[in-house]
Amino acid sequence: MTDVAPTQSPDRTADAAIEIGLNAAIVGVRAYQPQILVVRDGTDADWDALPYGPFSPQDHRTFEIGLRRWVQQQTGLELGFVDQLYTFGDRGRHAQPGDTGAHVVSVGYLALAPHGAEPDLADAAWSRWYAYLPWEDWRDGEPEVLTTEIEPRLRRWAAQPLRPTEPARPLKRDERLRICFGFDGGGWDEEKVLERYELLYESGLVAEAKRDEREAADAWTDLPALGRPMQFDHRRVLATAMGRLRAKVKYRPVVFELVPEAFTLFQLQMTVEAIMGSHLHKQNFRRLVENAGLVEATGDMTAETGGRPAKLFRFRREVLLERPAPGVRVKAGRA
Amino acid sequence: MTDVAPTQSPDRTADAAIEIGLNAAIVGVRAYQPQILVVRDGTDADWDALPYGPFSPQDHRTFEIGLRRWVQQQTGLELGFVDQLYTFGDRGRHAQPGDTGAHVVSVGYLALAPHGAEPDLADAAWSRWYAYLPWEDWRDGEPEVLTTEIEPRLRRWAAQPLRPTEPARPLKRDERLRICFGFDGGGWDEEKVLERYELLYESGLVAEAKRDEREAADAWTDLPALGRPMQFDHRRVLATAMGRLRAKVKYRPVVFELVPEAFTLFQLQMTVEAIMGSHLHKQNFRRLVENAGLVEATGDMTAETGGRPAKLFRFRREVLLERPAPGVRVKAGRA
DNA sequence: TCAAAAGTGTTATCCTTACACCCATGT
DNA sequence: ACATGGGTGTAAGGATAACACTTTTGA
Repeated sequence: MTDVAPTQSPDRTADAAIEIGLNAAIVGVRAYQPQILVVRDGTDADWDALPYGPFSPQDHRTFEIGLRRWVQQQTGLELGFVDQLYTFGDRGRHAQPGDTGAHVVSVGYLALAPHGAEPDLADAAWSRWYAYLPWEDWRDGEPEVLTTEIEPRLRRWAAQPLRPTEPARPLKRDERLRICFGFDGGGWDEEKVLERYELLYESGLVAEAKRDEREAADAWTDLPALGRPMQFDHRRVLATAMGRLRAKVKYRPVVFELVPEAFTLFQLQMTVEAIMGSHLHKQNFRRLVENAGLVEATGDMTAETGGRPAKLFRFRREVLLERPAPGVRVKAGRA
Repeated sequence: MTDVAPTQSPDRTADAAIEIGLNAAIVGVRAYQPQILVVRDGTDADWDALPYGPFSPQDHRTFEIGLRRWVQQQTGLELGFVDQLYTFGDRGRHAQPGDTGAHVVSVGYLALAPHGAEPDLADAAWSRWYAYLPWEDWRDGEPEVLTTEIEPRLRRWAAQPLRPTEPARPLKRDERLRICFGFDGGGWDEEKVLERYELLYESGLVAEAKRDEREAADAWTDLPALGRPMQFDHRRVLATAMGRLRAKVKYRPVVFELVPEAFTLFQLQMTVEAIMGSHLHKQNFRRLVENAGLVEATGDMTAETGGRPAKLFRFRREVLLERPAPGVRVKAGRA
């Protein structure tokens, strides 16, 4: 075991250049549409990219401090909640035609921009996150792209024989479709965003699969417009971020960073719906957040929402001391 | 924004050596005691270390493949469930007296060793994980170390004024104690393993804090034996792994990797209790796993458990297709 | 006979889900 | 008048937690 002894220098890392970068999926909500901060620099077929920053250990003590710093410096945004998502180290994830083979490890982060915050930057801008993953927005019913494009193509893919190079999996293709996309009465789980994206990638239905010259891509289907693609594996990072945020909303009071200081319950509900991508039962939502102790009335009212004037509420901080995992425990899917 | 444009080479990473390593918290259960695979190489005051392997991009396509490979080669263990935990990049985390300042980023993993698997290796061995985090085992009631050592010292720490260099936090020290350790009727949340370890580190009560020469350490208290320390930040990785596994058990059928192919419900329960560190209500546990559809009777019986012979069960794979998040949804804390 | 573990049955309570219905405002 | 959102009440059903009690084995 001398080879894995921790005091040994891991010298095998020296024979290839390794770079470490930070990728941030910065999320805000404007007009009840979740937005993601993207960079458009005109290269790479105009595909958008997530903000990318180098990690420089001598400047910043931790990843998170470094991330907050460069986001602040480059965009003026003061981030709220920040959460490490995943570290992506796949060989060739930054591979480009004619590349030298330098290997980049990137640490993906989810970050929330406080309500109302605007980036002051020319080539970075908010962009609707459902533009990249349109099958995730069920607020106007089942997304059309799912029934017209995704379902028939995925069913064809499931009917195809496995490629010989394909690794053995515990589940068959059609079982995976049932679990991830809810085909055949499987039910839609709004948290499985990453699993869905990866299945679309694996089946070659997503533009990035063709770009990466995967065996499956384009061999058996022409590519429809399944969401706007992104550079590198940034759409995978975005999918990870969306899944994580949807899960987190249920047991941490993170929504309140995406909402003004004072809000009506309906505004709060629409913000949650924007994130979850589905509608919630109004009365149950109100009871839920109220007797979970998440909010308290400010005493003020507002008439700006149309209809009867509404009470304004604020986040009730004391809930952090009262419950181990305070959050909006919604079961998505109601109307 | 040119500085953060993704197509630019992140050249600021070049001016310090960066190494990437993989750290694995490999968990098995023997005789209803969770075990962790540790390396003892005699250096560094005989502190144990987690198995550590270099990441070599040209040998392995992904982190996980690389991890499985070197664990297999070095220990003969064929890992089951593998989950990325967190990427630790703190400056100085590998700092040693007289160090050159090389910076190591380590990607921490949780891995499960299938039931019965034994490492065939001289200087790596199973070691009880509660030896490192003894306050996490409530199976014999509240751990003594909590009442005799931890609680009084943490209360003294909470009463001390904040150090001037300390960053502002949303919660006061005594509020954090209530949340993490359940003081003053806060209740014990078995998933907050990492939060508890980090609080002990921050308050200087853990040997690693003194080693790292934190300001707080030893300035106001002498160190008791608060669990066995580990090299580098490996105990933090272990705490992360324990918290993650405790959470995961509830919504993924991971326990079944730690249990023989056929098992009695009581054996399953004791395995879950070993992980959660607390006792469960027997009848409710049985009903829970049975009508969650997690198990099915094999038809056989065993008399080896003492007492009345018990039915043997096996994991019911079909549950993966039936429920979005199948797991042992226990609420810990019952007797 | 007793201890230990396997099982069965029941009850009270809470939470979720789903309906039904009324209130206040702007157009 | 009516559309829109605000707000209250309640009833059915299911899941959970906590008890009590019987059965079958080995020592």
